[in-house]
Amino acid sequence: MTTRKPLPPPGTLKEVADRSGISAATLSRVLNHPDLVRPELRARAETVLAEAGYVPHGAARSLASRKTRTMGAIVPTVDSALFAKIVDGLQQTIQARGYQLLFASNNYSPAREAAEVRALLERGIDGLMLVGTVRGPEVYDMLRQRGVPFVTTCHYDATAAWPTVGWDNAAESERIADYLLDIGHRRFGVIAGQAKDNDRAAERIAGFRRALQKRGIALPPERVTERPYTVPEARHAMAALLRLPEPPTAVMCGNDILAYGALQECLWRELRVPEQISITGFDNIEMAAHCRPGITTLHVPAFELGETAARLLLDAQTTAPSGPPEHAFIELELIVRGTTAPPPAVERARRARASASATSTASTGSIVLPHATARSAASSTTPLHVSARSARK
Amino acid sequence: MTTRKPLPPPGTLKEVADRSGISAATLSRVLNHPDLVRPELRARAETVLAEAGYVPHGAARSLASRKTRTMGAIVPTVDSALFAKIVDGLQQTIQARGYQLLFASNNYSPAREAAEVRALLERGIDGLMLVGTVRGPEVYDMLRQRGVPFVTTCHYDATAAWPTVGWDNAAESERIADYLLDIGHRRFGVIAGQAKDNDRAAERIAGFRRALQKRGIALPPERVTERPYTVPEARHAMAALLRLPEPPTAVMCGNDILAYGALQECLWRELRVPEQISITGFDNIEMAAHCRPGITTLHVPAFELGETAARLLLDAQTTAPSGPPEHAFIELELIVRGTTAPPPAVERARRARASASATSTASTGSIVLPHATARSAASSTTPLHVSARSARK
DNA sequence: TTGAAAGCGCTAACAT
DNA sequence: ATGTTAGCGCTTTCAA
Repeated sequence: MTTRKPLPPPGTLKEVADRSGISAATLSRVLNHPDLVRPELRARAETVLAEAGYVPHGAARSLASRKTRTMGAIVPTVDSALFAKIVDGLQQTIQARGYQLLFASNNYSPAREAAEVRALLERGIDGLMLVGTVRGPEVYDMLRQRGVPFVTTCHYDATAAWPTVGWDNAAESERIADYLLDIGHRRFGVIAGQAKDNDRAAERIAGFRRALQKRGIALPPERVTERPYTVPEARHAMAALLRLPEPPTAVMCGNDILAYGALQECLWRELRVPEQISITGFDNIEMAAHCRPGITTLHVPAFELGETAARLLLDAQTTAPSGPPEHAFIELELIVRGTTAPPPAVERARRARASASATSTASTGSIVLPHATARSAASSTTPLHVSARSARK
Repeated sequence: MTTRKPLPPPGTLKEVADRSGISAATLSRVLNHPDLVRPELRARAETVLAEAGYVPHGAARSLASRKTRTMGAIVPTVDSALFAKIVDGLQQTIQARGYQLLFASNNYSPAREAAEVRALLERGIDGLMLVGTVRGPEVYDMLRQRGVPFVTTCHYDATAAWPTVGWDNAAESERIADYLLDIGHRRFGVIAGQAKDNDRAAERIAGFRRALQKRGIALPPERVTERPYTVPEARHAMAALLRLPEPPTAVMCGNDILAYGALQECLWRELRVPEQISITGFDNIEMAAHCRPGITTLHVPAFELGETAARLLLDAQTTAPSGPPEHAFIELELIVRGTTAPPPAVERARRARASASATSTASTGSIVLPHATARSAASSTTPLHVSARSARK
């Protein structure tokens, strides 16, 4: 009740200096380069500062030192399990090193992103994390002009003049196609993200198509749709695919949200997944492991990606830009769960063969995986003890 | 190739002034108070500034003007659909008004929060959004000393000396209890969030218990567990409840993630939900509508909460703190979906009565809702056309 | 209405 | 090792 409004205003370094008899310069040194001050004086200065409850003035500090101890991050949206985790990883890592995070999102608009870069640059940042590749050269010019280190994420480009941290979306998408082809699928559908202004979505479509072409399989336009990353949109898309005269036996979705929506639509229509139709996702958000059936997807280590981006940015603070940029290639893991299986025809044939031969071991779910990194189907479904492991983070 | 490194360094206002013959003071006025400058000169100044590609220096600006055009937000975690949406709403709203967002998370640690408040204050913010009530008075002191307006969210306290935007967690939890009691449940379990350092979790337990007490029903300790907000934790908790000699017929969960985990555990054990056991959530994150069965929960308008917090903070920039703080009370809506129904015994009795009487209309899911705001069960489950509506945002 | 000049609070050369 | 001093780039009195 008594300590209400009349708290003293925050004191300045100079005030503390005058009151204590220690110069502002020394006080400043104690704060910024403690090793330059004799231990005894340093100790006294620290006491004085603490007793005064001194809080530095960031703007003054930045103006004089040309550093802000602030990193920027711009993502399409934070309302996404993937980007939220990336931001989380970035934020925790820089915070541990005394940096704050200036954050912005733009809902996949390059124009808004450009404005945000400008705004953050103006506000002052020592480094910046961006997502993807869709932006004009003026953005990179602004960054270079101000000399602010930056990384682009969720893609990998060893030829880029700046650090990238991510993976090859087209190649990863090819892996999904190859896996589906290997287990016997020949008629595919695609529910992708909106490729305009989203290089990841575009690359994933392109990679999938390329893999099919290599095996001489067509992907006609009516089997490819682009949708916002929402469950209802995916349901509509899946409904449309199922309305085709010859519906696909496998549907590749641009991410796990779309896959989840596609799955729900199938279940709602009482299609059996994966017996009648297979579905794949991308990202391995938590829901992909916990829904029923679990979604076959590629695991993106999002938190670690954020950490890596932070590390590159932090390193750039001390190291002069010598030599080529450091790129971080992130391995994705194909996680096979319950939404994928051989198509009905192949499965029928297999069953026929099996009953004809003597060996009637009912190995219902065993699948040949094309890549060494793929986990087995058994280790990633929903029994309790396995789910628990995935929460170790 | 040519425009590589040698981009000119960013120019200062003074340089532009010297080059153009317009004084720095006037240029500054054009930027900050355009109406104080004669239109002709203003036009010329704007041209000059644009041609120079002038970008203001935020730190210098803040130092001179004592404003940062930056808001702070500190939440427990951004890896949560709820807080992500809140941050999104806040960020979009302040960005539209030319403000940037300094963002931090602390994983429910008040100590880390205090450090973050200090760090943000130091970096310079014009306003701050916090979550909940668990923090020491020194945090409020820092804020008041620096004169930085702030709001606390996700709770409502009309007696607080600063603005709050949220709801009464205990009262809302009572609503859930009343609803479950009204449809006939008498034996309850609770899977709550960890109440230590989380006032929302604590209040929800307290409210639930209070509602039961009012009807003379006990809630013994072995039926209440506190868990981190993860699916596997909730599954363990539900497994433990089901192991009790007399398992609950209804389980209130601290949020939708816990409810989802509890639900999955039941389904995994082939318990029928809601016929054999009822489950409720809190928040109404998207998954609650899209899983099967849909989760009965309270709808928290998270994006709007963020917008409201932003509005209060923005208002505080211009208005002097006159009179009592403005509080925003947020109405939550009880959304009844497929995870709740009368308990087995009550249902059996109802069936018996129904078959005894002549009227055999099989009204399987119709429930008397205790509150006017509750939606009907029919309007919030998973058929496609309804799901689409919920994505209108 | 415009310009000159005085800081905003701090850091980093420069002296000592 | 410590103190003195000159800015950092801008906004805002204050005069004209």
